[in-house]
Amino acid sequence: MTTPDHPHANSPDRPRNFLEEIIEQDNAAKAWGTWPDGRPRVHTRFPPEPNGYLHIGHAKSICLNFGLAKKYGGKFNLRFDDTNPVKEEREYIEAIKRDVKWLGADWEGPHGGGLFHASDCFEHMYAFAEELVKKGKAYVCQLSADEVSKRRGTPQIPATSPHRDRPTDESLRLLREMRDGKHPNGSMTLRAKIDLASPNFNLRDPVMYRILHEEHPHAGATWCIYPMYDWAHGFEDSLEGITHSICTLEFEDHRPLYHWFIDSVNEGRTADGSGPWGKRIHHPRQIEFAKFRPTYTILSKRNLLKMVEDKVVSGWDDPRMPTIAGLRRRGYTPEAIRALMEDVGVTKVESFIDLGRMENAVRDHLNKVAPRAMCVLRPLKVVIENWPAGHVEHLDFVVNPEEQARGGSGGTRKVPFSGTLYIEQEDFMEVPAKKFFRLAPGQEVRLRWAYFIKCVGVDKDAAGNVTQVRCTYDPATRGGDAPLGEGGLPTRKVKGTLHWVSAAHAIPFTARLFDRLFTAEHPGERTGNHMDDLNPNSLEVVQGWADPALKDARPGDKFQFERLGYFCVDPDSTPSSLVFNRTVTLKDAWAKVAKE
RNA sequence: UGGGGUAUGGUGUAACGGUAGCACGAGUGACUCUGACUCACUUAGUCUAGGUUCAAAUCCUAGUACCCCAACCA
Repeated sequence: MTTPDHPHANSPDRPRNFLEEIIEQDNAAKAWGTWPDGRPRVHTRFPPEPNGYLHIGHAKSICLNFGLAKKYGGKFNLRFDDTNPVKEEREYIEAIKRDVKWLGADWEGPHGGGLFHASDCFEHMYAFAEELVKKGKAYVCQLSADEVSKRRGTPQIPATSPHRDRPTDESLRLLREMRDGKHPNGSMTLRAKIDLASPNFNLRDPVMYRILHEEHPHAGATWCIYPMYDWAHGFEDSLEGITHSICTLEFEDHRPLYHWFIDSVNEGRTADGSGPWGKRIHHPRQIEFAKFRPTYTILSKRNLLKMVEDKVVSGWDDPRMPTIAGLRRRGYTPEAIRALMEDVGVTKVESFIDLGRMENAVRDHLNKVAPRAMCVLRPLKVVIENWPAGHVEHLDFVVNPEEQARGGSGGTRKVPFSGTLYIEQEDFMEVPAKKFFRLAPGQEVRLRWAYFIKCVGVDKDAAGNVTQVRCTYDPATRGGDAPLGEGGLPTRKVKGTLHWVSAAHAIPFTARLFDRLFTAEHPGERTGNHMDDLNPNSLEVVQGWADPALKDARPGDKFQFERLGYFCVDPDSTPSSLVFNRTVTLKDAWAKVAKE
């Protein structure tokens, strides 16, 4: 290879995105020190607020943060950013842990740095707050939220607060009274003394603590003042030794604040701890990236919560929901989600991801791993007229042809065949359309792994609907292969291969067929209300007939129903009443042809 | 109006002054006991206008468009 003009050109292991570039530069400079084994330190975290379920957008952050820790031999923390007890609940904490672990971001594994709660360092943070008051960098303000808002100013006009120059002794006394519960909610706040005229409104003396007489899901009743995000977050990162604090774009404006708080605490502190304020604290680096936003989807937790509360969906884990729990129930796999995130990459460009790419990602993975089965969703009865009455044969069925194609065995099992079958309604046309090479009067097709059959007649009800199709089979095609003629070549070809079940052996099952929750690419864009774009037909339930081998399928098991799609056993399923969710259909070239 | 960001085929992404590449989609064809998978080919792009340079997606200047920010949310 020729010498590249820049260090990473054409190199196969060059950084794959701007985050990796930053990390590799930092690593080269040993900017964050080293682990005991001498490797440069990389420590990331995923810091959800437990105020709802995690969704596909969070999955990007999880994959990113854990992936970086793994790639660079670092650590990954799961941290609950639980600074607002008003919105947070235990249920969410448990759900988040389940989802993060399911995605493979194991905070307890070889790349795990552990599980943390912001609330576990409230005491420490409070000490920092008193320190800032003593340093003259924070004050207690008795303006109401409303008044603060009114005095916020404009880009040209500075904000004001009458309490800004309150003596530090008095602020300290009031802060302690706040902590001791001597004041009601909203009566006062601790504010950072930064710059009331800053064009960045985040710097106009932001609130550090507010009074909230509220039980905390993790800390219990110990506190009645709670830190705001900006004040808390940097210290959570600092105390955990995070090197790269990765967050989304809307926090870019907050980065100066992130630095201000840590710098202010560090002011007067020294590397060795000598001096009045002690040792300097760790100062991580905040980096922002663009969110993952799929089309035809909403992701705001507030709106997702509302759909749950309004019973528009069955719950946070409704298979139509973009939540991780919903995707899991739908039949998505962690591998598929990780591959998807790898595929879309990381940048600072705000973009939309075609929902189809999510579907492709699952198809791709499930195609490789899902065992096949033949099931009929909308049955049409087929009677084989020349089949010996009462006769049953057990034919070989390849469980995973993909594995076979890759050189594996694929595995086989037996599937029962008899004289009365069900096929898919859409696989028969009395008057066949152009290029329709499935079953039609006089037309021959293959029943997969079984026999060639030819349609010889149709029975109808009084209304003229087809009730059953009469066929004959060719005994010489047993197994599904045409008999060989001269030179070992097949004597004839059939274009169509249909899936089928034996009516007497098939087991009934319920299939839930999902469509996107919203009909608009950007829900709410038209009217301002995403509910106006709700898809009224996002769930269809059908009763079908399943391959008898599926009788022992357990919740979470995944299959490809051949020619139909990928299906996953729902938790509602029982041995006596099977319920399958359709994860995604197979690509359907015929559907395109048929539309013309 | 102030501050902070971002602009490359339909979509997502690469390029770090030197051949605009990859993936997905779409189209065509091959293969096929899943109209799936796989394979081949095709398609189509640097926000605009100037400038610097032998050479600009990349550097400079001026515009334009879009996103975020005036919670005691995160």
